[in-house]
This record gives sequence, structure tokens and C-alpha cells, in this order.
Amino acid sequence: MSTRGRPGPRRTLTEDELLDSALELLDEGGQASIRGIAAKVGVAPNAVYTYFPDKAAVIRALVEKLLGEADEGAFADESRPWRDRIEALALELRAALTAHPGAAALLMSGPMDSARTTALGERLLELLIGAGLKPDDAARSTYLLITYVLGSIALEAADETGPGPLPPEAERVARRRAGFDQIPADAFPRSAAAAPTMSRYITTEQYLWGLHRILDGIYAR
Amino acid sequence: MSTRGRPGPRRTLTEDELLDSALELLDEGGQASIRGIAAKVGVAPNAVYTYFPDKAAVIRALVEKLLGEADEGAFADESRPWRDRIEALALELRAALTAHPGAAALLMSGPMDSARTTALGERLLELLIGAGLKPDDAARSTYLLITYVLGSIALEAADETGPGPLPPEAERVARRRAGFDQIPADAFPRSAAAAPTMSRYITTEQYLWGLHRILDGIYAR
DNA sequence: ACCTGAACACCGTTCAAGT
DNA sequence: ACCTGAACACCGTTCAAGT
Repeated sequence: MSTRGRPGPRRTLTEDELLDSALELLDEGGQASIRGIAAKVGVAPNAVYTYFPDKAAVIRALVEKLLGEADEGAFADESRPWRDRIEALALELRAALTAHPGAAALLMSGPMDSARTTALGERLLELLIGAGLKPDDAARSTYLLITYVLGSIALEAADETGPGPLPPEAERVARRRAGFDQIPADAFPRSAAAAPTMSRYITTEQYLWGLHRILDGIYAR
Repeated sequence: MSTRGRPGPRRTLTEDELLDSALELLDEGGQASIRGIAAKVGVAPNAVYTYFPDKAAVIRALVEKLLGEADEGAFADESRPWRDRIEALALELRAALTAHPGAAALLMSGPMDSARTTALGERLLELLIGAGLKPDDAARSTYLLITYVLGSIALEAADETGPGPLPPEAERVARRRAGFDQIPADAFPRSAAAAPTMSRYITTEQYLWGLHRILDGIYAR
């Protein structure tokens, strides 16, 4: 972060402006290229290297920024039951990341070892230990939950090709339904029969169903 | 697939040769570029377009190929308990995909709607219905399991930067341990205390632990 | 300290042409 | 049907130079 005023001849930019431009590019269906970002803020391509050492750093900062946007709200309310708090966090992460499906695709492009991820892990750890889990189980469960949440979001974003935020859920379900109806019932009888359920895989309902099965599994232990 | 002999003046290549070259490029730490693949098989870049319509099709075929390599073995042995069969499939998928971490990163780059994925889903569905689950729960569970397996593998591959297959587990654990030991214990006390467990997140043991918590959660329902 | 112009070594993809 | 040469419109990144 560290976006306090930059000295120097012109200081026309901030890191945040660059990240916002990258996000706009992704939302327009393009890719977050250095050259594209530079053009968007009206600067030569190599000027970006004054703010970030390379493109990987831009991507890392972008993911951090989005994760940070979700790291607030209901998760912090300690009065609510732990299951509710985890559900709230999972929903916030999903909302923040599916708002920019292009960025969600970048989620799994680098190691999850940022300060933001550590902070998220710490909160989950504390919550699960508070819920009565042994520290070791709490640590394992934290990773399981993060894997599920990020995996779900990445898989969901991968389904969408076009520009902009994800279309309404109903529309996406209808499109998937059309695809599943093509499955030959003779070769894949179970899949053909399950088409109505499978076309709802990308919904909030399925996302929460999976989350609660995982919480059941953790709790049962 | 359809790799039977191509007629024509030279037919120097097959789709499979191209995919193998792409895999080699990824294993060497490079990217699977059209130009790189062409150079590797000794052909002009645009010759690749005789075999695949565009780069996305190459990536899709590559993922299909790897998924196909895992789609055999213990999973088919109907005499074993269903939990064992799912575990065997999960291990095979992990083995096939972590053998080429560069390719694993491509897992979430497109929609999971291939014939191979449908076949995998059908097998899982049949297995879970056979295990006594209601068809609707079996369908939801299938997606939950696929999400977990692919998410785990993608997250694990994202941790690794260098070329070639993943280094031995012990080495990767040691490297993660060194990273986690840097966490400031005052700001993140739980995380610092859990460092030994967290450095084992990328192990087979943790992978299976998570899988069985999910199966517990499904079964408890 | 910050920005520019120019260049280098790459990309994916298309088109017209050869066999 | 398959391959090539050449070109187009891009990339990320570096370097020397300006202010």
C-alpha cells in the first residue's frame, strides 16, 4: 500500500489508480496488461515500473486489494454463532471476487502467502479455536475452508467468458441448463437425470450447501 | 482425439505430438506458446492451426489429456468400499496433475464442461448413488468433491514457481516452514503457533484429511 | 524521483502462396 | 490437405536520456 504523496517532478499517479485501471480493463473483457494500464492512465508503458517492479507484483497487489475489500463486516461480529460468521465471510469473499470474474481467475496464479492471506487465516484460526476445535484441527480446517472458497470462486469465474461482472444467476443457470440438456442420456444416464441440479452448481445456494457440508465434517470430528 | 492418419502432402504431425511438446515446454518452466510448440516439433508457427483452431483449444485438449490419464485404476474396482474408491480417484487426479504443475495452473482457466469432465461426474454420481445418497445430494456432492480436488491441486501448483515437476514433499514443506517462521508472533499469534501444521498444508496427508472431512459432511447428511 | 522514446525479444493470428 | 513466409497488432521489460 503506502500511497502517501510521492515527491518528484510530477507524481501524476498512485498505485491505487493503476490497480483500478487494471480492474477496469479486466471488467471490459480485456486483459490487465502493463501497456493497457499505462494507456488508461495516459502514461508511457514503462512509467508503470516506477510503481511496481514487474507485472506479477501488479497482479499480486490486485488480488490483495480485492481480498481486502471482503475482509470486513459480519465476520468481525463476535456475538454471532461461529457458523454464521464463517458463512458471512464466505459470502463476502464470493461477492467481492465474482464482481470481477477476470480478477478471480488470477486468484490461483500465485502463492497464497500475502499479508492479507495471513490475516484472513489468523481470523479463521481464532474463530475455530474459539469454537472448541483443537489448534491442529483448526489449522487444517482453515486451509480446507480457504481451499474450498477460493476453488469455488475460481471454478465459477472460469465458467464465464464475456466481459463485465457476472450476469444474473438466473441467466447463468439457464445457459448451463441448455448445455446439460445436450448430454446423451444413453452414455451418461445419471448426469442427464441430474441436469436440473447440475445447472445450479454455480449458484449461491450450492456454494453454501458445500460450505455447510464441510463445516459438518469438521464439527463431526 | 481422432488421431488416425491424416492424409495430405506431408502429415508430419499429430495432435498428440503437439500436446506432448506443450507439456515439455511447461515442464521446462516456460509457457505453452503456439510458437514454442511449433519450434519444438520443427514447424512454422502457423502450422499448428491445421490441428487446433486456436490456443484455447490446445489448452483444453491438454487438460483433457491429463484428466484422462487419471481416469483409470482403482476407481473402477467396484468391490472396494465407496470411500476407498473416491480416495483412490482423488489421489490419481492429484498425481497426474501435480506431475505437471504448469499444466495444473491451467485447470481453472476454462469451463469444466468437457466430455472428460462429464464422464468423471457420471462415475462419481453413480458411485455416490450406489452408496445410498439421494440423487440430488449425490449431484451436489459430486460438484463439491470436484471443486475441492481441483482447487487443492491448483492452489498447490500455484505455490510452486520453478520449472519441472514438483520437488519432493519434504523439501517443499521445509521451504514453507521457513516462510511461516517469519510470521510476527505478536500480530498473528495463532498463525505463528500453527506454523508447523501450516507448512504441511501442501502435503498428501492434508489433502486426504480435507477429503475425508468432506466425505464425513456428506455422509452425516 | 519520475517520466519518455526507442528498442529488444517475444506473443497469437491471418493471409496469400506454394506443394 | 498441409505447410511456409510475411505481416499485423499486440505483449513485458530494459536502457539511455530528459526534467
